[in-house]
Amino acid sequence: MALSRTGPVRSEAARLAILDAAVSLFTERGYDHLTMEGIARRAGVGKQTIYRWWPSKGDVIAEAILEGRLLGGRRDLPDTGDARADLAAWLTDLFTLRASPDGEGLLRSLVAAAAGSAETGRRLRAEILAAPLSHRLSQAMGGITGPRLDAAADALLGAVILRALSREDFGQDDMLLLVDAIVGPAAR
Amino acid sequence: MALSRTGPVRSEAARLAILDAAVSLFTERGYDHLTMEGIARRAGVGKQTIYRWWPSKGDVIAEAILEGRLLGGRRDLPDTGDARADLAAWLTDLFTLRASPDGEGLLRSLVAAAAGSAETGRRLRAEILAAPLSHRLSQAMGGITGPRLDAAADALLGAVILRALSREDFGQDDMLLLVDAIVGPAAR
Amino acid sequence: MALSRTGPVRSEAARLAILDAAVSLFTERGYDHLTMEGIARRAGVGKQTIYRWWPSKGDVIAEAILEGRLLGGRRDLPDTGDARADLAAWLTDLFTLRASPDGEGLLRSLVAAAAGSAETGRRLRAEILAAPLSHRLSQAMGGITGPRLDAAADALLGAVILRALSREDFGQDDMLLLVDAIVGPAAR
Amino acid sequence: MALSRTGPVRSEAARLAILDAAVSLFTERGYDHLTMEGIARRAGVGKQTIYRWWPSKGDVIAEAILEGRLLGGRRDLPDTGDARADLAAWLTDLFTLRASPDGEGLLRSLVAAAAGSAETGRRLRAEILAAPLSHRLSQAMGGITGPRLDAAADALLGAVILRALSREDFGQDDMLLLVDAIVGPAAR
DNA sequence: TGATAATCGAGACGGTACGTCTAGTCTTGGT
DNA sequence: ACCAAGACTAGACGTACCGTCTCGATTATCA
Repeated sequence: MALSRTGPVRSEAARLAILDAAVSLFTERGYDHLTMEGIARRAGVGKQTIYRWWPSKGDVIAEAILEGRLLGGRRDLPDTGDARADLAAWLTDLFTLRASPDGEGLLRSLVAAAAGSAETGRRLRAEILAAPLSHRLSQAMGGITGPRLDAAADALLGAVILRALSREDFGQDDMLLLVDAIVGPAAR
Repeated sequence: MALSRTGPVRSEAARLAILDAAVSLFTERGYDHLTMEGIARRAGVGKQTIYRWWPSKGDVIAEAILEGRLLGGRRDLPDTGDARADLAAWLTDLFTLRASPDGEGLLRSLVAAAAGSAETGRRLRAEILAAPLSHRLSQAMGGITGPRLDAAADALLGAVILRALSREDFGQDDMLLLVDAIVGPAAR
Repeated sequence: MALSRTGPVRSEAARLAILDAAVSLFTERGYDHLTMEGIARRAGVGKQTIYRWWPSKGDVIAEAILEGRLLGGRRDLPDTGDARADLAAWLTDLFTLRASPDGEGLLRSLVAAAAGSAETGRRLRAEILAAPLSHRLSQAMGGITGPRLDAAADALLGAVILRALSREDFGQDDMLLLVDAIVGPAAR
Repeated sequence: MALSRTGPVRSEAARLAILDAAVSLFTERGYDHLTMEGIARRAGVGKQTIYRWWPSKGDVIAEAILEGRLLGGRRDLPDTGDARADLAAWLTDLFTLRASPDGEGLLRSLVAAAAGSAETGRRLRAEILAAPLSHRLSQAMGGITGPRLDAAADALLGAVILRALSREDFGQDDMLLLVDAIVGPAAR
């Protein structure tokens, strides 16, 4: 016998309002200033409605990212034919991206989210960033797949993350050097 | 002639008590659960004494790391003659390290600290992890230096950071593959 | 139609716990040692719950007094038929009253509260002390009312306050003289 | 044999700077906002220099008042020949006086000081306010002295204090009524 | 004429309380 | 059962003062 349930079903309007609010607050003030209270206020939603569906602010953000609300089309790499240049451009864009015009680096905020939320961490590598990167990288490296490709993708993305954390400035040239260090040898 | 000031001098005992407290709380509960209030309580110190010398908990931790209180000897790489194996072993150790027996990964906590504190971020790459790594890595790569070496070191360390954030398990073999992806071609 | 609001309603249990705590701390240690933090601790209540309903400790005490928790029956004057003696006895009692067995004078603490809190100041004269006094005083002075009565009541109560502030000792005889100075002439 | 002492003697400059600072801060912000730290800062003096000579801020203020720095000539009553009007005018002035142009009532601040400091309390009645009042009052009441005069003075001054605490407005007419209530009967 | 000792400005120290903010839970009334 | 609203306990935030202490420099008196 199936378990039956009565009452209204989850409100899609509330879900969207919450994700919208979370995204706009994240881009305005960064992950550390993001609060459940603030999301609820801006979304015009009771706090309980958030806690009912997400265990933490990290998971709200994880879902928002997953739906492409934070990075939009930026997850996809350009394809100009020059794989080396495409990769460097994409990495530079990721590195340079600000959450808001005068705000924190978006990548750094993303790392903060990943450090605090298992779900975001999982997705950061598996779906959000590493996955789109992998595809183009595979082409550049002669169609390799498997652990060898994963290592290269992790190395590229990880280096940019580490550099974002270091607060130093890196430009297009540095990224090209980075791409060469990982892709170059295989391409030579 | 410099302006001189008289009066009591900074208490070294208080400084040490604060760093000790910060380190023990960090290893017990991780960076996110670390609080100024908690540090002051455990150190037996007024909160103002912390704020007088450090702007944030991130900077307290940064100083503790800098003095080797968090990583101890682990910052130095082994030297068995087999550079490839040494690097993989060191990375695996870093990846595996727990803050406490049942605790969070120490590397992940370190990344959280770096994401929140500019000072820790700067040092994470410049002094704490990348620097010791660079030396051994240079040997393994035929004595190269400069941006090419930096790129390799960032790639190696960054990959491990990204993998730590992803919460997946990686073992010695994966690290060896990683080392090969970056060092290998040059070493071959 | 009035704007309606839904949601949880103010907790009467919390309100009472706060007033109880405030009163017991006030009588134990006096107004200057009374703290919001201490009230919250003893009441087993979050600080925010106090700040939500009262702007300052003075207003908490004002409400406690208004509900008769601090002076109890002492606000009412005795009626033995001898108005002169009744008034003197009441004033002496007020003057002599300690907040706790070994504590500060309660009247002095009350004055401190009134000096610091507009609400308490207002009520000290209007409701708490002067009002009960006025009634009996009117009888003693041949049923007068209005500004003339107010002046007499203020003079009587004010004199006792001033004497409490002076830390000198005054006894029943002094109070009788005081009553005579204000009521006497009219009663003679 | 007398105990001998060597070393520099108390600095009069420091004493004056402290009293000046205390007075100016008192008149600017009132007794409750007066702090030892603030006095020291404004006076350009070490905190210890204050604590060496005065046990509390109340005692600093008490000394300042005693030297006429707070009330100046206002402690003396006018003498126009009309004692009744002189008394009312003096009381009104006392009641109306602001600590600063836009500040708290000075009398209320004085009462706060008296409630908190035994020394100030003692002097408020004995020397500062009641004493000057007594002289003129004695004339107005036919030269009486002793407890009867004290009662009248306490009643007059006390009434004004109580009214200041109540935050209500009282004008010249009210004060005249008050004077009549206490002086009048005897003068009739 | 030193040595001695109390003074001074400055400010670090261990604490307590401030008033605000957020976490996560619970309660109410409405849909 | 869900929702918006928001009160509840709990506790951290960063700041302001408390009263004590330590520091080095500066006087005065006494040996």
